[in-house]
Amino acid sequence: MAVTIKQIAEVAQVSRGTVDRALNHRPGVKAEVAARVRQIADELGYKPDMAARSLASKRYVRKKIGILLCSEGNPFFEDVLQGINNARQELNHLGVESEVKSIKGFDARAQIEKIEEFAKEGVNGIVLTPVNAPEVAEVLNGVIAKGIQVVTINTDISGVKKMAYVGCDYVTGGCVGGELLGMMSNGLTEKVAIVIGSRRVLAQEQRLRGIRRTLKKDFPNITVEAVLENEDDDEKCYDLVSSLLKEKENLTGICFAAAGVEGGIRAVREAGLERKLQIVTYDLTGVIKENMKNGTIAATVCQEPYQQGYNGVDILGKYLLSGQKPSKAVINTHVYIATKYNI
Amino acid sequence: MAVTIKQIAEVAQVSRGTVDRALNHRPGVKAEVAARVRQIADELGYKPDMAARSLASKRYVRKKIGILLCSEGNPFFEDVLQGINNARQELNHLGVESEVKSIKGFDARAQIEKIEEFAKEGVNGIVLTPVNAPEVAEVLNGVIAKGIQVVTINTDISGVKKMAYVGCDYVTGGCVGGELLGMMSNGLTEKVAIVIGSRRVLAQEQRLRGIRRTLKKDFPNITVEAVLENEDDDEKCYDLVSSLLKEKENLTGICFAAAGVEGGIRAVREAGLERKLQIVTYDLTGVIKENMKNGTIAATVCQEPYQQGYNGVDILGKYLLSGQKPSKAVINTHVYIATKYNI
DNA sequence: CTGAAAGCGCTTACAG
DNA sequence: CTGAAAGCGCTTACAG
Repeated sequence: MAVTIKQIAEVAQVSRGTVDRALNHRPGVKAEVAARVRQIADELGYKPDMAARSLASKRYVRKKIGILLCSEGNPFFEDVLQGINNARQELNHLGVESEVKSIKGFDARAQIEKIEEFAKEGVNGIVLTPVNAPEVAEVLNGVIAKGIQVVTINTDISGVKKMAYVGCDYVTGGCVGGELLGMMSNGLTEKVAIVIGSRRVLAQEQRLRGIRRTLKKDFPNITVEAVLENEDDDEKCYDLVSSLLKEKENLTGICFAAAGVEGGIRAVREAGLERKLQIVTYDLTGVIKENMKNGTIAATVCQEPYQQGYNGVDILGKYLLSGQKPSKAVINTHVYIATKYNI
Repeated sequence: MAVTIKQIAEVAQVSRGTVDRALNHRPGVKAEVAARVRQIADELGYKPDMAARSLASKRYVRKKIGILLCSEGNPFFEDVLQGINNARQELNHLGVESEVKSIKGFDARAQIEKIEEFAKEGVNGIVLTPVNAPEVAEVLNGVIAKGIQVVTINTDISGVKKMAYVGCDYVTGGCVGGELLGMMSNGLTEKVAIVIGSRRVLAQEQRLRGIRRTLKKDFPNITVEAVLENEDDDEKCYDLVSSLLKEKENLTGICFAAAGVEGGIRAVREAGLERKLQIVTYDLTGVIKENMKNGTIAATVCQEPYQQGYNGVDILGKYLLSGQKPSKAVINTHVYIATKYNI
């Protein structure tokens, strides 16, 4: 059997209440006593029983987590939300409540508003996909100063003293996309275009950098003919790709590194090039699955959206329950390649 | 707050003990009472509190799980074991003990011996990588008849009334490997060889089938020049590949679909072909990582070994704790592609 | 600063 | 067949 607080109390000749206070660094214990108790706990190899802890805590405070996503109308977030909801359910059993709010697009003002709503509701922590803007950073640092913990998921923000970021390394994601283009070239001379949402978004910029770096370093036979910015919009993407295909007749591949894939694929299909162009995308939405199955998209680079949602919420919940922060502040989700056979 | 046993007891006008007995199908409750209690629990949306349950159970029986792997000297199982150990630790906290035994290779006799040891030790369930042999199936069905639950991981066995199998679909894994070869061909005429361990191993046979099916269906430009069986042995693999490369000078790629990769790569390197052949492997061992980094291996097909270990043990533990079987008897782990940038 | 005690939700030996 | 009660390991309001 595992070591319990009761055994520590016996060895240390104090009450179980005092052991609890000492071990959890709660106020009201003489420093020497606290030190002795902790020493004994250490020697005995004490590990708190989370089940008992959460059960006991149920009588008193209920912790609450606010979750804020830029997910409205973005199918990528379906899997993220699934992970979030599973973590929420488990935490709810352990006595941690939660609420999800969402906004459309990466709108700093709308995001700040929601953050302040959460603060007013008295949440103990916030999990969010931050808009990478200084105003947002300022507001987040404000709530952190009030003792509200912050965890970022999927995309990060600079200048914020957050507890953790859970998401992929976008440069790595870019490298993998570049490598896919390279692998598919089989050493032949190729001409490709890269479609991103916007260079203003850090993750997009990093992804683009990764793609270019890998092509340059490992696949000099491939040249990047164009980099288009579609603002994550299907119609804009359709227009851009349509023009591109007229302009560059000898194009051999396109890498869609952002949303708007549906529009882009439509343009490719109208040009009758769906079997001739090598197409690589990012993530695994319904449109992408469909077009992998019919052979239009060769492969897609994924980033474990479910894990981003699940782990982000879980980390914050566990911290609220146990005071234990994750061992690393950056938790990278895996980047991996999917094809029609393994979606 | 969630619904508790106490609330159900109040509504049903019985004691909490009776509610517990009814809900968990324990003996000693009049059938009508039990039915009414369950009905009420259902209506109220009752979900048992696992934390409280495990805490309470601690006073009484301790459950025990036996874990049996064919992992001796096989680096693939390192990640599986990591998952197993994490699940073990969590379950230990919830009052479920466990023990790991391992054997070398897929030796039916050795495996049967260990299974019987576990049975004698009085385990409540066994998680194992079964040797797919009728003798083993018979022994497993014997322990299952005694009330010991069985979960298979990584590889399955036919004719056994097991609770679940956690592992990849090997045909799918084969398809993905075939698709990789295809993608890399860029439509050119290619000649490849496939190296497997043995056709006698079901998983190997399935993987081979997947590779061939995909090549035939989607990439008629690729012909399979040879299928070699290396018995998962590095030296045998070295010899086979060495001869192969002398014989077939126009080979363009090799797919290593089993262990023995180190020997095979050595042969490729001695022939000076490490930059010319497209090489695809399975799983992510140290040797494979190394050779992806240096560009010898283009990509590898992975199957989530950590999850296989973690989920296999977790499912059995949760069943022992709650009586709840997994919703599906076959839990497929994802098949995905890794390259040097995302290992 | 410290201890004694209640109680979180559940399970089971015991008594009837 | 059923109920009353103890206790799993922990936390905290209360009393001193």
